[in-house]
Amino acid sequence: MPELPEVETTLRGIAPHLLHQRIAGVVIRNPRLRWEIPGNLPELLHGQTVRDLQRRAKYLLIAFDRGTLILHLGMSGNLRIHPLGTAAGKHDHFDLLLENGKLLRLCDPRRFGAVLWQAGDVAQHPLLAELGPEPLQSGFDADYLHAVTRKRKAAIKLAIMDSHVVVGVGNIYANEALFRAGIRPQTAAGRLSKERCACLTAAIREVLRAAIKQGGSSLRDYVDSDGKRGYFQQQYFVYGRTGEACRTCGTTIRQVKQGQRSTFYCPVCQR
DNA sequence: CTTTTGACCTGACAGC
DNA sequence: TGCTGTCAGGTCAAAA
Repeated sequence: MPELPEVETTLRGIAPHLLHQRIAGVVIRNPRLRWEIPGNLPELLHGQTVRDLQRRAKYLLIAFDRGTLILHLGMSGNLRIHPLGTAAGKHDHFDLLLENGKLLRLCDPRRFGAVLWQAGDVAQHPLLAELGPEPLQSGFDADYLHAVTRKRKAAIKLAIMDSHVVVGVGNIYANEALFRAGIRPQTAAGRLSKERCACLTAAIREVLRAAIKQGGSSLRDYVDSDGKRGYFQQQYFVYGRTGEACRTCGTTIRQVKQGQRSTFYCPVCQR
């Protein structure tokens, strides 16, 4: 589920239900996510009011007066709004109960997600403090990417998926952005010219923006009912298209492994 | 410092 | 039907 566009869509979907609401209760059914959910969350949050919601990388940040709840969806998580009292399913591990008669529910079958608490400045949390720039903000440009990759011999695809380089670029959009930029994923990061860095940063922005736009159209579905519809309607150029014809030149799309993840590319369009 | 590998989990699916 | 192996949208932490 959760590439950056889906996290952003989730944020936009849940925010109106949560903002300015007071917490009526917290339910922890299974605390064993990637890190254990803090057992004192119910005491910490009870009666507190949601002041702000933001996204940083793929983390959702729900700010209260005394600290911030940090949520991550991992590989398989989703957040939905339900009426209070809605029966929980097998993988519904965590609920935030609200005074407006709704609840926010985290469902995460693989339990790679996270629910954490940071008192004070959330940017100081160890998971957030060392992160690279947001791909959709001004700090991520050709000069930056060129400078930060100079000493890297690793493949450019691995570099753009490294959260110290830039956050929020997951496997789908790393593949799609490299196709759009016409860059072979195996290219050593340090050998990319500044012009190609400009191409790639632009491609990453465009691919993410387009996906957010599409996700936005299915936003109501995603949060209120069965979500995802619309997300999978996206047409990918290379992701998951092994053996199929390149939409641009007709060449067969290839699949290789990089860092234990699947990479898809067109050997003609991407050099 | 960079790079690689293992680890955390469940579910879906292919093949025998 | 049931077993085994592979794969999946993430990313940290430790080892090399």
